[in-house]
Amino acid sequence: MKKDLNSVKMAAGEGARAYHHGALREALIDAAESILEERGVEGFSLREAARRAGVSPAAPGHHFGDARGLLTAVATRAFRDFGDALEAGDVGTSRMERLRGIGMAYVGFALANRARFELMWRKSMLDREDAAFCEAGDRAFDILDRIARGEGAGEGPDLTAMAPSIAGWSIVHGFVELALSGAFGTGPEELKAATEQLLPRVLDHLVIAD
Amino acid sequence: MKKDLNSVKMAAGEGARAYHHGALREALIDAAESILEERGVEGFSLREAARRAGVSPAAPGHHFGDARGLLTAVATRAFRDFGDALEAGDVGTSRMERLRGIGMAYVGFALANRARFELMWRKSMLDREDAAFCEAGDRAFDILDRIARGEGAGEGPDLTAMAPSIAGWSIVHGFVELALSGAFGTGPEELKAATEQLLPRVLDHLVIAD
DNA sequence: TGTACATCAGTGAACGCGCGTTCACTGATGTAC
DNA sequence: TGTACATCAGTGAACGCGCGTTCACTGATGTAC
Repeated sequence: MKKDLNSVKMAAGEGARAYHHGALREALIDAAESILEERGVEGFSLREAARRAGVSPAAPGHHFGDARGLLTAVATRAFRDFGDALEAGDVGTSRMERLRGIGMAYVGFALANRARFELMWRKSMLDREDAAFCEAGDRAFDILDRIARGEGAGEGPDLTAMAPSIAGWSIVHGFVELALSGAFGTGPEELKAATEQLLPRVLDHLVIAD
Repeated sequence: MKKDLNSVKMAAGEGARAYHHGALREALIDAAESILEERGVEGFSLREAARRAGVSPAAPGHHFGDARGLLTAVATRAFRDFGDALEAGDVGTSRMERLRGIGMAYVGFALANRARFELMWRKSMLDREDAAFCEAGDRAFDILDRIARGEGAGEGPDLTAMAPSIAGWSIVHGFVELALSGAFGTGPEELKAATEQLLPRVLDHLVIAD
């Protein structure tokens, strides 16, 4: 398997323009992210991703099958980053404090990664059966769930045990969606104010037994 | 203005196939709704709407300018229906009871009108400056806001006064978005269970002073 | 170490598609005199 | 009451566009002997 080493080295070389790209898979994901950032979810196209990766329009098919495959890979990476952000926000001692920290991180990530965040939930554009995607998504929820559930609670879908996690998830997710669709204004400074001043007060109305 | 009366009568006549449609504006909105229902927001096209209304592809332009105009009209009607649904759910005496009723109505409307509900928040597809659209949207929020705010509170964007409304709005909106993106399962019976059993317990974690 | 060959990764031209929009037009309606 | 005419609402053919996908292909890589 020295293929990978060679290829990556080649791709890293200055403008090598090799016939074999070497790291096309990653390059296509990067390209797709840059498209999402610039044009939003609706503006994505497979051809444009190929164009940005400097490759023919048929090339992505070898790695991802179709557009859905590439977008699923993008969403998977986004969910991993999202999980990392949530974990980084998990500070504080009491359960409520930790949930608040995660909530702030949730909103922060979404506003800083708008298009990727939107994509994560656009199920019609993704392959929801994809194993890596499911794993990345489950992890993000588990971070919330572990804290919001009582320590003694089981793992199963017990409604009473699930309710606190879902409540916390719902309130931050709803806040984000409203913010992204412009309910609190569209300018960046308005979004900042909403996050820093309004959100903490909103979270005051969420109550989880300690 | 007997034009309208004549035209509507003609349109209502059995297969009159008049050169002038008579009620094309409404017919196009109906057509657009049926497309949304069948194909979702992504599946909409202006040509298809014209086709379903039995009219040439150029005809919608006379009434709506472009696709955005037609979709904005659809979203406006949807917001009006949504407001009606929220008002119908506003039963109960205490403030918390009323909020719960509205919350259930919020989720019920969204799940029963999935594509229209999604469209309502797709700001990139709508003309958010449109007066009728803004009015219909504001009304829906005001229903929530009137109840969640303290009686003595002013009208301005006082953060403390707004927080309860935004908290209630966020939690139901988030719940709906998660449900629609399949977080609680995709089958209709799973969604029903989530609404009827999970949602009330989720709302238990929302606290608004009485 | 050298050579033959299978496999992999990418090419680039071509396909058919549905889209939004433009265009000169025409048929029906409403109004002024 | 009748007639001329302006305006309105819709036609349908045509435009150019970017899209996803297919196709026969070719250049590079890795492996077996």
